[in-house]
Amino acid sequence: MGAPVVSGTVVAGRSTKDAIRDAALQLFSTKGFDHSSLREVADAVGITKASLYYHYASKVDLLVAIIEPMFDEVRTQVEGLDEIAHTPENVRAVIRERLRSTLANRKVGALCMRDTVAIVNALGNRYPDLIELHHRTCRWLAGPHADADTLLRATAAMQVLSTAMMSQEIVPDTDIDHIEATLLNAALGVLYPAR
Amino acid sequence: MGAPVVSGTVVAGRSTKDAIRDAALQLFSTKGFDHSSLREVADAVGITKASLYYHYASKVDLLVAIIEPMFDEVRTQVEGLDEIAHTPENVRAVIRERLRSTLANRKVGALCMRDTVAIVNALGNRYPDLIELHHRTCRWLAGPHADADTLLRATAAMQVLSTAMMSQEIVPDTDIDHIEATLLNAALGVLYPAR
DNA sequence: GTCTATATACCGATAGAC
DNA sequence: GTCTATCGGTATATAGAC
Repeated sequence: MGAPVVSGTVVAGRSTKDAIRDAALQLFSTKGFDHSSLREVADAVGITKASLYYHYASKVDLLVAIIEPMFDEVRTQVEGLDEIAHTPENVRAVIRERLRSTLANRKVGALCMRDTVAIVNALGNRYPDLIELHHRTCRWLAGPHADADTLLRATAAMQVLSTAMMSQEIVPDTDIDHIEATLLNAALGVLYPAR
Repeated sequence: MGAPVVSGTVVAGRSTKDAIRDAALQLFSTKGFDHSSLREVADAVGITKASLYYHYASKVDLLVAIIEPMFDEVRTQVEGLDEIAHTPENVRAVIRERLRSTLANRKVGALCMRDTVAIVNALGNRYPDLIELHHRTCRWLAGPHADADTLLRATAAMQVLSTAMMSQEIVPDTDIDHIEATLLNAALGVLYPAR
């Protein structure tokens, strides 16, 4: 909206590019990726669609800007698993680390969880190994030479972690460390059943 | 494609209407609801888009035909919860029943899970209490006068059950009764933590 | 960097012949 | 019940002035 600009940064502290990304995340989260138009995103920011194209080359580029930081974080974590021995303490540490980044990126995570098909379709072959990264995490959690039952429980444990993305809606007045502790224990309980 | 028809039923045993529903489920599951066109559905069946409209009044009507049976099943289960005492045996029975219908409807369930935003948007106000039904289930599982921690664990337990929808991909050679037993115990473990 | 105006394409849905 | 043809709407994306 013609705000004063110094080398690409709005004086207020947030660039137009960032404002577009934030508005798009909000819109994609509520209406879905396919059902959100770039005109709506531009309206939310207070610019026109044509101006938006100055900052992002395409709708998919905008989506990538939103989710790439989280994907990179997950990728780094998963690729590091190869060097971590599968001990009970390390399993606990790995789950805790994933839980922390899930909580930190919960808004983007919820978008990916609730609009998976549309996003996967839009990204096409840009992240061909994304699902494989998730499977690798499950396989690492299950441990070497795990049987089918253990692999199923490892997948269920990962599902428990995804509860973190909805935690603000479910228990809004609970502090984040407590949520982390509860879900960590729950996931470990699924992975190592008492009975 | 002009197959002989007796009172709405193709002689082969499956009506065109059913074929459209099945093709749509397949297409919606892979490409998402918004990104799937009725032209593609019609092409998969071998008819034109106009013929499809003879069987279903709108794209949303087609979606409803796919998901309504599962929704009705869930609704019946949740509305019956009011009359069930919250005892450990009943909690186990309720989880088992939900697990069974989740497994029975896993293809439709996976569609709803992976394309939530688009489907909720398309349905609009047709099922205004759908999310509330899920919350009621979580609250019943947590029990009367439950604290925030228990409610969070009840939600996580429901997430464990959703693993059933992916079970065929994760452990394809495991029989369904074993999957049911494993996930039932996992969900109970989350709800009643040992530590 | 932002604008107006537009090219191009596909969508859901309908009309009407057969 | 299925078809061809088309309407009205909206989407992404671009051209070019300022």
